[in-house]
Amino acid sequence: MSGDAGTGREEPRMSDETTPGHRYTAELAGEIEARWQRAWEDQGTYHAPNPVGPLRGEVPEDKLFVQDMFPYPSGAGLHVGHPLGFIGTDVFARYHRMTGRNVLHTMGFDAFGLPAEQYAVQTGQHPRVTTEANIDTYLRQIRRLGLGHDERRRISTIDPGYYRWTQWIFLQIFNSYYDAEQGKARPIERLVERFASGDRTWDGKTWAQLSKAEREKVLNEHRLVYLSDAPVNWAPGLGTVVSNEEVTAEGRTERGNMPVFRRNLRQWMMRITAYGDRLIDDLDRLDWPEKVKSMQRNWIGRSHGAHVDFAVGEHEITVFTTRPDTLFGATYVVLAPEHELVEALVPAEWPAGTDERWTGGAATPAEAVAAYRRAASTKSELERQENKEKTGVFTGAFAVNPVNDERVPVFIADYVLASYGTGAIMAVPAQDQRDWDFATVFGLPIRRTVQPPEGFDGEAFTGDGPAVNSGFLDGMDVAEAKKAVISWLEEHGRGRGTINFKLRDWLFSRQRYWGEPFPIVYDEDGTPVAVPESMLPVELPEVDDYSPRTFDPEDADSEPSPPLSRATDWITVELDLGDGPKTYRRDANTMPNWAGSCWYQLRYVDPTDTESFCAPENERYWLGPQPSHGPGDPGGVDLYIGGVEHAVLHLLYSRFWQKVLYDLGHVSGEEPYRKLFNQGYIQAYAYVDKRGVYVPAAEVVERDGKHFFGDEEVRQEYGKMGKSLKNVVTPDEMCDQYGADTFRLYEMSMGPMEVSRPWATKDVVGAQRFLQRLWRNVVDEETGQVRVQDADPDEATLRLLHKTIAGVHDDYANMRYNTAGAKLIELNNHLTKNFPDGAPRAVAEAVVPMLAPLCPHVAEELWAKLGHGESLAHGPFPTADDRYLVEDTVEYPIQVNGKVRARVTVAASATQDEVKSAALAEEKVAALVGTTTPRKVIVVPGRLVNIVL
RNA sequence: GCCCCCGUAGCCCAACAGGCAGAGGCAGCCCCCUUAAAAGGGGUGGAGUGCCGGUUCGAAUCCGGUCGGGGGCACCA
Repeated sequence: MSGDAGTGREEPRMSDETTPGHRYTAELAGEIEARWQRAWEDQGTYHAPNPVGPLRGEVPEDKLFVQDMFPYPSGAGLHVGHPLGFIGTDVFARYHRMTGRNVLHTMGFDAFGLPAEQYAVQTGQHPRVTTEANIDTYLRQIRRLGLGHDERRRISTIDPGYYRWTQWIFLQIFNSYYDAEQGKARPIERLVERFASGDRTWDGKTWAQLSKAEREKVLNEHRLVYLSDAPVNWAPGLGTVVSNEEVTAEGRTERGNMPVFRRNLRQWMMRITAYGDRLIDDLDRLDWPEKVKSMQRNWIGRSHGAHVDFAVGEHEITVFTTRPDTLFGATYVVLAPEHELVEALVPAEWPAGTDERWTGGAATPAEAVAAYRRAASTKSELERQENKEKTGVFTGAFAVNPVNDERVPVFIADYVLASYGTGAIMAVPAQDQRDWDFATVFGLPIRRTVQPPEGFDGEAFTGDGPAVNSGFLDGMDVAEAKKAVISWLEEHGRGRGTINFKLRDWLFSRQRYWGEPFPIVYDEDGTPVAVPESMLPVELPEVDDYSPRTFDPEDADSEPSPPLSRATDWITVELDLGDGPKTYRRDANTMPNWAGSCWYQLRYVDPTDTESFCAPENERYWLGPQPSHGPGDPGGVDLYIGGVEHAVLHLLYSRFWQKVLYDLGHVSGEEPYRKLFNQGYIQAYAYVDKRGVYVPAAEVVERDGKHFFGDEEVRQEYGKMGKSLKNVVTPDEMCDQYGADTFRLYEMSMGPMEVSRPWATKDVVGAQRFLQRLWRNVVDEETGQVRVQDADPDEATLRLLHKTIAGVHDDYANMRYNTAGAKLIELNNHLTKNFPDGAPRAVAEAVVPMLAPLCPHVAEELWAKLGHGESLAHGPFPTADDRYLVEDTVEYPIQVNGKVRARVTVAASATQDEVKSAALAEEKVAALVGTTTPRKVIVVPGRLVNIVL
């Protein structure tokens, strides 16, 4: 960790001569916390038993699996924002553990990744060394917080015992194909059997006639992991390729903000697109925030439409459209500049009478096209997006509209994206604004095929309406016309209905050192061969230089050179893979950072299993579908908490792997995370002086609404907590100054879990005062003796107690920790006021367990002081007695014309009529009503009476 | 440009399903303990819910508009 945390600020508050010796100070809290943390660890208090295997034990039917998003062990250590979610899951887990459920809660590390590698490049230290040191620091920091983790289940993605199984899953995916008929993944052998027994041929050869390399080439087209030469995102500045999901809207890398270029490179791809439908459809079965679901739907981007074939001479352009109903209004066709057909279409001369605006000033179509393509290829993604003015050139070719045999010009233009649909569109300017804009620039005809409503004065009309100028479609609405034209196209062999996805296959290789090696070798033909399971894991070799070759970030023509390719002893290997010892070449790429987090919930369940990645019995118990969640339950972690930033990356990849494993019969759940919850962020103020330099936020004081650093006024900013902003507050400091329980309580009291809020160290004391008062109600500060009273509490206290119990149950179960805390404070304030000589034992013995999920250490300590030998971790948690929840009498506010004028108390059993008469009889009300008859009297049972005059 | 979320006391936040605007904390103020101090104790004032309009007997809550803040998507055919 950064060595500066916890230094230089306020010293922990030490008790001096005048502080009572047994007051609940930070010092005492620290002592109690360390002691209980040790006791929990020694006794394995949070060990959750498994049905089978090394962690086997008695398993109650009622289980709960709570998971935090996989942390990356950063070298900077934790600030107070990081543990918010961890504490939230811990409170939830503790509450449910106390009510008797078998609760699985632990934490491991997603420890491969760029920062450790970059640090290694700088220092020459092995990334494993720095990563492991970071993990130690991280563990020490979270241990102080009293998180009830099953520490037997700690895992780390960089552990060969872990990545062995990451590689194993990779091989499962590699050895599968997607059977479109069955709608699921199946072993590749099934496909081989089909090919071998069928009469299909490849270039005239039957399966039996194909060479091994040729067969492998065919299978590569079907495997769920395959080698591709398609354009990928190459970031020369990072020396690696990255996935679509890792590229920002500005066309730069999410990590490092480096420019990205499209390059054809041979890379591993995962066929996630095969799962597009299921990834979208199954969102409906998940208890996730709508926001995240809609982000995933958006990313997958399913749209229903049609492919339509336009003949161009002997060639055919297939366009994708979501509006086949407007086909009669297609007045030109546009190809993306990169479209493979472009060159084949271009004639030698401009056709006679070609509009000057179409030629780009070039003498021949070939020149115009070449110039335009060159210009488009040098534009960055950002430039393409920023400039929304339509550009393009005519190819010189004409296509034939299949429905009306009309000749329409073919253009290339960069407003058509090569990577979406077929990279070609039919342009219908009357019904699409982009096409309208282009048509206007180039003077192309615009023909309405959907009648806009009367008075419509816009340009393109995209709404519903009757078809016009559309032959056999005339009069139909959009939906009808779509159906009709698709059947016409299918009948005439000119097109077909289709579903298109925005989602692309997942680029799965990186040219890095610090990641999982691929369990793949290449034979003398360059054919990839899976490393047998028995030889896993393929371990990372030692190298001298951890860095990939990086380049000038703008050098689009550079070539990736992964660090592993330089490990010459490792890269060449002699293996016997069944046909005798032969020399193979290893794959020099590593897997992306997301690989390890795609399946870690499965390993939490069975962390030490050496026979399988997770025993089926354990998987079914912790992660399988639950009857209590009704039919169609997809299974998964019961509560998964983390930030919203993983909405598409991790959460999409993880769902994909889960579905493959499900199809292959390795897991019983179709989804990895049944319920997802996004916690808010803790943000902080930062202060900038006149020079624009950040000053230490802890030393800034506020006077009259202005902020000063020393004598200088500074400007306040609000945002992230970070070293460079000089506003970091660490959990270590908070534990030193207040104790972990106070810190936990404060974080949970700041507001609901999902809300982002500003950190305010000065407010933490409120949580500490509460714990001190509670402590004092149970323990004599001078002697340390328990001072609870044995006499029975009075009726009012019992009523408040049981109301609190009922409320706190509800709050914990619904993650409303802020209101749970408030209810406990309210009850404690009542005790302080009414029982100056100590709380009644019966009440204290209920309050302490109710506090335990939020503040486990002090609760354990008080529970022990009250004479209990057993830890509170597994309960008891008090239950509310209904007797005290029903009131004998009810006080009704009486409104006259909506304003509260009086109150009246009646028996809780009073009928509405009785309440009404009691209200009307009340003197102030009677005076207001006078002799008139109220127009209306509304009695809301249990709440109020409103008299309308 | 399109879509989503949020505006309650000086600050962070409560208010079940439309029913008395305040549970809790910080800060403030008063008092007590103390030689003194407070991260000790006790007590206490304070907002009509960003703004405008509508529905309703009744609106923080529902609807429409508007302002402010945050987020997502952005030539996806």
